Amino acid sequence: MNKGKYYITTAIAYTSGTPHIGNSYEIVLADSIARFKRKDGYDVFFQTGTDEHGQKIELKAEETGVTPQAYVDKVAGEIRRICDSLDTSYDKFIRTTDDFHEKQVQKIFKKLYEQGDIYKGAYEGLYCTPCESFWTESQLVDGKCPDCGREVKPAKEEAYFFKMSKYADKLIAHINAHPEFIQPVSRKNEMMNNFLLPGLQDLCVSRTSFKWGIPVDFDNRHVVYVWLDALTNYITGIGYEADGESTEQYKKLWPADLHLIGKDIIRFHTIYWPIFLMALGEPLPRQVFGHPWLLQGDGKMSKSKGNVIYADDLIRFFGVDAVRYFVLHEMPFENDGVITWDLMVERMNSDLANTLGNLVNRTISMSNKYFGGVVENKKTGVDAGAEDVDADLFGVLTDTYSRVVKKMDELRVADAITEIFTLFKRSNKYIDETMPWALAKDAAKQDRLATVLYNLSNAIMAGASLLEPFMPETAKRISEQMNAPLIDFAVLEKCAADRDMVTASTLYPSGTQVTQKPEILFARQDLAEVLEKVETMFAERNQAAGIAEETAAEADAPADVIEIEPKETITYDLFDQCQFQVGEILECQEVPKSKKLLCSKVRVGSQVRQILSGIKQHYSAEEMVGKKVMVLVNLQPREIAGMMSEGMLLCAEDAEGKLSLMTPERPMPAGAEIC
RNA sequence: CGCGGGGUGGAGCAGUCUGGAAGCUCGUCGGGCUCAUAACCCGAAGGUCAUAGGUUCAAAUCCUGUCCCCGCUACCA
Repeated sequence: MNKGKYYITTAIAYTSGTPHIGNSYEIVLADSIARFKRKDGYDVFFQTGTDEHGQKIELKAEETGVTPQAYVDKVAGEIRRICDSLDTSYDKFIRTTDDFHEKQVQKIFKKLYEQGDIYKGAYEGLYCTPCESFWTESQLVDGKCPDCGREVKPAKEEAYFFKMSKYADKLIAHINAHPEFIQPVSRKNEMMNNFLLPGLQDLCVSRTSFKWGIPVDFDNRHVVYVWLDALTNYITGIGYEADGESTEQYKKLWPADLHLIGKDIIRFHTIYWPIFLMALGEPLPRQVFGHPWLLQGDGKMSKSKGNVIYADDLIRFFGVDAVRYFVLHEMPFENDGVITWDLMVERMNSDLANTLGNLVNRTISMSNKYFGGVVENKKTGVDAGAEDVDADLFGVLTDTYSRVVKKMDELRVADAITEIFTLFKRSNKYIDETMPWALAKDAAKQDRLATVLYNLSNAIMAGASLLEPFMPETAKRISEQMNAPLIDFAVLEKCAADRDMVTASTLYPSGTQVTQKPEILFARQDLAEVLEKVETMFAERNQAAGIAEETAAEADAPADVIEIEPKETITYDLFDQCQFQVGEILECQEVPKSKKLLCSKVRVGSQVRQILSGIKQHYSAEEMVGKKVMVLVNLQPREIAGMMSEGMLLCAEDAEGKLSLMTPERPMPAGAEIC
């Protein structure tokens, strides 16, 4: 049975570093949906991949002393390995450095340019060669580079822009007409109110400040800037052709049914991407789901703290399916989820070991104990009371399929899994209700006993079959131990649709011989032991990484050592160009409408400057007044949030992003030079 | 008044649209059972549903005010 095509994608991962479990969550979520749809009769195509261009990668490669290509080859390989280790069933893994992709991006860029959607604009201003930065006239300080203070040369540095406003009305209409387009719906309002309704700014789609990107073929000083490069993977990966016939595959698959992305890039997927597609004359994806984040609960995940959890670690400790179960189950639909070792162990023990693993184990054990492993359905009807219990079990079993499908259609994967576990819980209850051990003692009730065990086996197989998309390995292991194939969704669907409890109660082949020695599916874990192993692991890792041991050992205590990325050595001259002085804060106010900014009036010598700082979350306006602080005074003034800022207050920042103003250790007059 | 989401037993959530006995998972305590991975099943304790008013026979649910949290605001020089 074919219910039609289903094209699902994840965001492509940026290859600037190894992803942690929070980043890996998305691929598992996408995989469970892909597997589910596949098993449910859809012709699924599941694409994921890596985003490999950009300045950040160029710099990283340089630091590492390899070419950008070598760098991304390594990281992309690593990312792909992690996807594989999580048992994900993607059909295509695209890399933005793939030939076909680069070629199409160039064509797309050219096409949009030729039809007037992309135009060449220019920053009006000046270029600082050493900084490789472009400045507008208004940004300069005394006619010099605001970054380094050196001379800038007039350069008509140009950039290409995409005319976003042209398609805005059409997009607004589309979003209003398709309320399901942006998921969760609360995100729709954010996009509408913050971007679409106030009016879209044109988007810069090329850069000249770095080289590691796809060159604009008719103007090769430019490389295509991130979004036009990255987003288009969704069509180039399946054979889109910008100036000719796209492939049959493309015609079949596009538009995508679901773009699964993190909530941080919703804007790009629900505004810029649809507009690009409109400009290309292609239909829009059916749905974009901006999923929440999986955060580490016990202290913020940070490399400097050395407590980052990777998928590899979790898999080693708990096994792939337990990890898949955890991230899928623990992630609600709208709010961020939390991962800690405690929670992981709790889920593992209570759901996987106790409810599911133990159910399978006790059922198989009883079949072996009472009937030499042969499971036979001998409907007797002897025990009228017992029949009600059976009917209730079959009722739950019959309904589970449709309940799960409903949740999956709403992308509520965690809830879908809960539905399946409801069946397992019901099965455990069924054992207590029927008391097989009591039946075993009564020679007259052997047939009833056989039927009870059959009914249980039947329910387990139905549950395992539904569980397969989420925990493929576990489903397979149950199937092997029960010695029967997993049940096709089409069968379950039919039972659910017709409420056919008779068929639903005879899915498992009667007379099957189960395994003689059932394997433990999930072993219970001891929390203390796990935590101890975790600590050892982090300690070793941090030692290897050269991070001070006490930092890792006492992750809860404030770290007194912190590592940051080293910058290049500079000359004294360069340092000398920066002018630091002591400033006294005369008054300070919160900037209305801003969450982060404080606006201070700072006396430096005889002048009073207005300086904006993003420290509202760390200092109140009142406590700022009277402080003597370190000010970078010859910094290019700049307008922030509609107000001018003339200088910068210097702060120290710790691993958690907490800020502390730099103040002179002994009393100093406002204006004293810091050198 | 920039826009939006939220505040429900120890923890995490559902219920709010369509008012009508406060529910689920985990944890805690008590009991049952013994097939099983000290597992499983049953029961109990624990919430004035953020807060103050209003509408109603009846409010977690509808209306108004207040407090707090979160996301977004293309702005942490």
